[in-house]
Amino acid sequence: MRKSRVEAVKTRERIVAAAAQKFRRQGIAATGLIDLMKAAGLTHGGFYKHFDSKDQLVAEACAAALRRSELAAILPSQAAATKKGRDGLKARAAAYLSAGHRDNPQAGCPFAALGSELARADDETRARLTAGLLQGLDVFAGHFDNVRPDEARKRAIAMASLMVGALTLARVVDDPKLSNTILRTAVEAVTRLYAEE
Amino acid sequence: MRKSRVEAVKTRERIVAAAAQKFRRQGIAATGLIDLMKAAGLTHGGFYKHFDSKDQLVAEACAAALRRSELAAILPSQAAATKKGRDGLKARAAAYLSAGHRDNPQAGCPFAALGSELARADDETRARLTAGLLQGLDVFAGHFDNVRPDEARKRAIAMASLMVGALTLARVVDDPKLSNTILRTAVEAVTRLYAEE
DNA sequence: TGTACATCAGTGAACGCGCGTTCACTGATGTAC
DNA sequence: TGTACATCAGTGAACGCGCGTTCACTGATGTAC
Repeated sequence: MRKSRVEAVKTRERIVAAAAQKFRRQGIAATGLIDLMKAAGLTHGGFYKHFDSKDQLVAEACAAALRRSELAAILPSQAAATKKGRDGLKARAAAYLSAGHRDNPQAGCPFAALGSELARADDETRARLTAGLLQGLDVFAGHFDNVRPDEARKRAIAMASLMVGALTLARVVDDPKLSNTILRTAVEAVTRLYAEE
Repeated sequence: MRKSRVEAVKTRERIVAAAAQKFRRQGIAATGLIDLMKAAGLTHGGFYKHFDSKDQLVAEACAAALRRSELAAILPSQAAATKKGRDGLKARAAAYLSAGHRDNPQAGCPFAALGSELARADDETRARLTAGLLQGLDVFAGHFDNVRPDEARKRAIAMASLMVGALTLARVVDDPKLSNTILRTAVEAVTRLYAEE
């Protein structure tokens, strides 16, 4: 039953990808390894051939969820994303704060999907998330033209906070109209961050 | 072993208070009823004399966590909170986005402490959270003078999103300096919401 | 007010269940000659 | 290149454990007369 090395690598990637999706959809604590391995097309026993513990998988799944390719579903199209300044900024905010992203946490931002659980995650996981956040902040900061770098970074932080918070609230709220209002209002607020001062 | 009605009511309140704290500190899924009842000074068997299920307790604990008195630890002092306009706004933001609040989720905002778990909570819980959020938005909106009510509401939504998102990120990040920067930057951003346009 | 009985808050053992993890096993893959 | 053997990816049963929930029981409280 042994598989080739190439296949084993693919298997491992399949487990991480399945975990990244299931964790974001159901939560980390609420996702069992048996279920998860089944989703990857395996039985649970093989898990420890690939990972030391569930915690290690959590760290890798978070890292995977932060990779650009994984976030494709919620990133603005290539054309829009490479727009400079205000337009690029608005494109990013609108994609992040879309109904599609709100309704599909499994393919979206791990900070919004898992935020409160991540605050209690282990060191390795939090380190990877911090690295991912810093990368995201740099991308955001690049959109703020004509301001000093430290001011751009501040706006990037405000933008990230606004987006993560708005998406979280939009998902909790049970009134669809209010949920949509939160998303729309946050896109406006991000846009204003550009025009400020 | 029967207790008087008065005592039974107090017991129930003790369970809800213990739950509100434990859930916010450890997460809902990660908090067991045995542990929780022990924290309330009881054995686990009596739980179902007071509640139909863990879900019912979750709903009540969230409602309790949203009550003004429960949030005392993170609310600005009475004097500061009743300040009108910009000063009151800044006092609120500074209290919410303080290191004390970040480091004591058990006494703080349930949206930030439990956000991602709440998105998957049952209808009753989400309804109570929505009601609590709406109340909070009204309080925030009251601080924005000289703008039309719908504009004040928009700013309140932006303010809430910014605060919940910033606190969430500040708790996830593993670099204390970055965490403090996020909090500080978000206070500034909230203050700018007042001055805008 | 005093007595007899019903109520029920709280106890602690037990329920089935799914959790994360371990392990003996299988047999195809990889390696050494 | 062909053969013999070691490796190890994946299987499926089993581990102890804590989960949410149920239940028979206790005895103080509440109620009816």
